[in-house]
Amino acid sequence: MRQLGIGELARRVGMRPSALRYYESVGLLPSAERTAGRRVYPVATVRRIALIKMAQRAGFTLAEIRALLDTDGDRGTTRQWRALAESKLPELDRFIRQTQMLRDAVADCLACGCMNFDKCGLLAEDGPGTAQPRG
Amino acid sequence: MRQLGIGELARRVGMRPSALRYYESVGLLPSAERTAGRRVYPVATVRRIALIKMAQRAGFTLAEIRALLDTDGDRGTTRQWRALAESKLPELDRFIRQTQMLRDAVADCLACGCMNFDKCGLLAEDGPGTAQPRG
DNA sequence: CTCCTGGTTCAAGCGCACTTGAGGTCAAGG
DNA sequence: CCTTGACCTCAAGTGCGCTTGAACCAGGAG
Repeated sequence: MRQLGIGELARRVGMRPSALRYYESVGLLPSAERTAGRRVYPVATVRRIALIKMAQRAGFTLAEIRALLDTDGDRGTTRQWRALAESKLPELDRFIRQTQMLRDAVADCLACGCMNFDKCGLLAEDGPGTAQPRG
Repeated sequence: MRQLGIGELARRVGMRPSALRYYESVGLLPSAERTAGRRVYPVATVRRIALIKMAQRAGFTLAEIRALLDTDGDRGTTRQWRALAESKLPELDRFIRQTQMLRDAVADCLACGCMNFDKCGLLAEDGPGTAQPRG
């Protein structure tokens, strides 16, 4: 089975068919080949969607993800791709660090037993919440 | 200056005053003390908001964050806090791993030079997009 | 005293990422 | 033949996380 109907694909990626149609409508998925009017997807689409979901959870908007995924060899888009990817890398790094701090803070606070995340001693002045906002 | 007006606080955390009023309205920030009708915040609020923003970026909804932050010593809420925090830890772990994979994928793809993230050889079958969805 | 800045409330509006509903097509099964 | 079910399109609706607008107030500068 190298081809998937929209229902099957949706099941595999844990989304609803409507979401996949929506992705197509906003250009995030290429317009799928139709057989008797119905969308038929190559299995590789599963991976593409997994990639989309990952990027999305990392805070990219669908428009940004589309920009990252659509290059089709054009010089202009390629430059854009590089710029976007490069600009996003430090953002991702910062994000990963912060998420790790949050994770550790939650874990430490559970261990500490104070049961009040906000007032927890482990989150004191030098803790994760102390970073200066830019701007 | 151990007290902040809403404008100053907003500036420090990089948000708009309207967002802070909104947070108060949904119980994410305690109702601030008023002086001549105006909200006055202790500087510690900066940290609380930083915490909120971090959790938010990690995919928590504001309702979940409120649940994590509001415990006020009550046994029931404390049990809920522990349950929520414990259920969120593995989620955060998975999330961090995935974000790291995405980061590496973007970096590798930039290095590889193919300029097509989707088709990039570095993202092949055993790559980040291969995880099974939980059905 | 008047104006300006920056605050107040409340209701309505907005953008994103979908979902839902109405109305229709098609193929297989009883 | 009729039903069932999965799919189609298109428009409208939903929920979250704010933002905006209208109408009002309070304190300080000129």
